[in-house]
Amino acid sequence: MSDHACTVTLSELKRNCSNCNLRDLCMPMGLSNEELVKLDTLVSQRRRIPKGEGLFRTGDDFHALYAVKTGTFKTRLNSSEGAEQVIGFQMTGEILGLDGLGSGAHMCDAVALEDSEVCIIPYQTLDDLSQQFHSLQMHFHRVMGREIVKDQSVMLLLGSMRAEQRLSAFLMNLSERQKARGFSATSMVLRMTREEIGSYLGLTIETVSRTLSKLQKEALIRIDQKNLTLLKLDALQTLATGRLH
Amino acid sequence: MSDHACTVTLSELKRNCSNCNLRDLCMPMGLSNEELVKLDTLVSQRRRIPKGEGLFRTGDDFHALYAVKTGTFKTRLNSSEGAEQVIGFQMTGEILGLDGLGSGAHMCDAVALEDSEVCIIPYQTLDDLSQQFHSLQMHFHRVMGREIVKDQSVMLLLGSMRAEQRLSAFLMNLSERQKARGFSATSMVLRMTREEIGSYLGLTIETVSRTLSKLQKEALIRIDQKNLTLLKLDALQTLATGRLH
DNA sequence: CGTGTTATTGAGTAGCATCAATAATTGTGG
DNA sequence: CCACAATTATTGATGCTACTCAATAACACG
Repeated sequence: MSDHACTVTLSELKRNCSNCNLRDLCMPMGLSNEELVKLDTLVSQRRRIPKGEGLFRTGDDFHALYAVKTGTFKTRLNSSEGAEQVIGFQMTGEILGLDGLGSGAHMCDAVALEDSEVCIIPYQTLDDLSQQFHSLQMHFHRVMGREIVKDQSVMLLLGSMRAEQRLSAFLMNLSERQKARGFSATSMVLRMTREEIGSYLGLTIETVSRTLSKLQKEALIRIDQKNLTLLKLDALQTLATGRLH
Repeated sequence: MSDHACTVTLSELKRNCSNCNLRDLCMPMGLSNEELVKLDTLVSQRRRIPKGEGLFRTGDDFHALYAVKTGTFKTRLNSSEGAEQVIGFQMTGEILGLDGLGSGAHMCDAVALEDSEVCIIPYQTLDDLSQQFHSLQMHFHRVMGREIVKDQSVMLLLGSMRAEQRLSAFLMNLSERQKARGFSATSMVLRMTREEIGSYLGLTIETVSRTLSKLQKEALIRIDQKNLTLLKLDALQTLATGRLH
């Protein structure tokens, strides 16, 4: 049974939300089985993005949302001065492209941090189906609501935390998201560079590196290149929730 | 014609979105007149909030959005440590409460900075009407999309700007919003304290005060208590869009 | 295997926080 | 309406955090 020998039927089944192993995390979360089957008409296409390439760029017309099927992305804002800032990391099951809803054009770049695949959710279709299925509309609203709350918690981090707290909060957040996906909460591979972490956390690459080294010296984590182990979750959590002042 | 002598009919008319002088800024923006009339059934109630009092608090059940009819609000996040951070200022025509969409409970406090009034938009009704009127659904999505983009631009500010840039960007943002409401773009009254500005911008009250004094010394603004005049919009804009590094 | 990218670590410094004192303003009750 | 208290704002002195610059090391990729 080579890849190509698989029947079209099986391949099509695998495309569908109702059979997707991410359905508890992704768009269809909370929908009934019956609704899921209807939803399958929504997500009909996928797209592969090689590492380093973009899914969409600032200014691109908005016509679809994307659910990360495999891989990891970063989103970044380009300032007028040419500088850029990472504003989010998206992993399996998370939604990309909500930034385009406001104006009809994407307001950030989305770049794959590893070879990745996304499910394409055409906005027109989502819109139509939301009209028909109230639960889908509700769910879509919840997704957007969570995005808003997530961004606001990053504002809290950037506005009132020290470097060590920012890093701890970041690592704990990664841990929780890994755990929610059935992976280890204590051991993971960082898909982003120190520079990208720094950009996201409002720190320089040197501060990120130094702070990680410090956390390692304090035996809270073990970091070897991209391989991260969280040794004391409770201590990290304490650091992460502590505030400035 | 005293206030009370006005007919009930006129008073009721005034309540409605179709006659609201904010309709170009607020929820119904972009809807046709016909749709507006239908929308009037959505916003049936108002609520007055005296200065310093809350519209909703963290943990409150979410069952409505609020459009600021008159006045100004701040929203703030309370951290686990009891510290709080301002995450937004809402003025006339802007929507409050989107943070509750994700979980069904509000995730921040909304507090009036002056005696204010809001139009209550029951979420259930909005939901139902969105099902019926596609343009309302589209518009609601745009409102949420703009909220996301707005939050992300604050992340950019907090992550990569110096104090002087943050203040400049903040003042320019206020100016633009004033202008969009038909008020002067160069002269305004700050409804928030220096401490609230500092909390929002991730700065201490002392730094806010010093930086405002500095901008005044450089003749870019004139600040006397809460009375602010922007003297050189272009220079402020240059400061605001410049980046760190 | 060499080259470009990414990461670590050190030394010095800028920017902002902290602490502190004072001034101005707002609100309150007599 | 005034006096007092509480809040808010300004300004100065000092210290710490994280940035900048720099040198080196480790790694990834062709």
